Amino acid sequence: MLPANTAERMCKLYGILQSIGTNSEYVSSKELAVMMGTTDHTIRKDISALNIMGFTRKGYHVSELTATLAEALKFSRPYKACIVGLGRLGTALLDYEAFKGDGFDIVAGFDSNTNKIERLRTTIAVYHSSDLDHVVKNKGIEIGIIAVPAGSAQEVATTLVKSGVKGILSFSSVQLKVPKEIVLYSMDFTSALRFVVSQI
Amino acid sequence: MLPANTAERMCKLYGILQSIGTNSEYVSSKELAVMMGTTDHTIRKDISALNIMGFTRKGYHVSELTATLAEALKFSRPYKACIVGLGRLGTALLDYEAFKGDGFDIVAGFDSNTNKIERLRTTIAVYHSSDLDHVVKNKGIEIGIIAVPAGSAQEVATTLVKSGVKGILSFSSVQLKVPKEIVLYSMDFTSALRFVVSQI
DNA sequence: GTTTTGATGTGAAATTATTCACAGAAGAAA
DNA sequence: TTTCTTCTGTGAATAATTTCACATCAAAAC
Repeated sequence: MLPANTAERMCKLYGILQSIGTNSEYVSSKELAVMMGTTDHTIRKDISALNIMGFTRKGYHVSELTATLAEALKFSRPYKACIVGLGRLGTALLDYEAFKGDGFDIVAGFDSNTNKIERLRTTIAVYHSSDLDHVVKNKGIEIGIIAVPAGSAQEVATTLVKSGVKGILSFSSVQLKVPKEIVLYSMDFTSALRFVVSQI
Repeated sequence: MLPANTAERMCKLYGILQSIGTNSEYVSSKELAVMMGTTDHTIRKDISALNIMGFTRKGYHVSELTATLAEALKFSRPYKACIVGLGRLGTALLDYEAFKGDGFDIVAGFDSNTNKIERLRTTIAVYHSSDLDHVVKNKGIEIGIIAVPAGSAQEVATTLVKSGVKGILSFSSVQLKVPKEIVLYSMDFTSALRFVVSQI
């Protein structure tokens, strides 16, 4: 497997390549470095982990690089995901532009508040949390996005794992315990904000 | 300065210590490791960068460790922050529980849509984006949180920097260009989701 | 009082990640 | 054609980070 940091950078690179689209046929490591906020060394080193060749004085073939990256990062097919917790953050994610269309299918939302479920207007099906297990299994959802309050995050994570989810993106500040074969990535706003302060 | 990774972990550690509060007087590296999702080695190594001593067979004195961390991470005073972009994500952040009360003062919100500003119900003052520069300077805001669409993120960042902000937390997927003395931390949901997929 | 146990603290080793340096390739220019 | 220039590719050097191992300590148990 790709080194973790390389993979993380490549996920960002993938987004950048998509935004380049067909606007240019080639892109150099130097140009990519600017768009990525790294150095051209890093770009080339990262790409060297792929089985791909750039062209002298031209750079990399955008569509070829995109396709190779997609394969390396397993984006070759769309993944079904769900969002658990439809508070402000959860609903923000529900219609987050960037999630749409490309690589991910947000196929369900869950909340424990029945009123909230009824009030919500969205094109995505929403369910009560008690249906989590059932719906995840039925729809073959592979990724769970956790946007519930800290108190219920672990419970949700456990249910998601039991229902067959393979990866979890958590916005909760609590450390979730999941089996080691489950991919877990946490984004904690408060920690991030603290980090900014600490680096000032 | 603390190594970057250490600082990042410590920001999380700080939150955990706060949640322990006065529930227990001491906490061991092993216990912290579980709560952090790392190893006790790492915890001890990180703490060893501080000028603090644990107690044999007891662990670290919670309140002492908290205070020392707060100093090392510069949390000794609250920081004024603002949120630019009051779409779903921005408003979610506006009343994000965890930001409240502790270490941060979200003192302003900005949006370029006048109607939205008028409709919003919040205890935090909201302004039109054209007042960004003025308000940031006047209130002495040091941290900017960017939650605007990709297209305007760079412009907002530039304005924030010009207005005297020292740190930026960005939720935009575009790479922002800021002077190197400005602290920049980016959280990109789409990249994160992609990363989860890539690690499955 | 002595032994056992369960902690810390830290130098050293191992691992991982980044940066560098430069050979090689080929488009562009002369 | 020949030279100049600008790009890649990668092994090597460096740097950063994590992991380990174990000396040391003091509370707890006996």
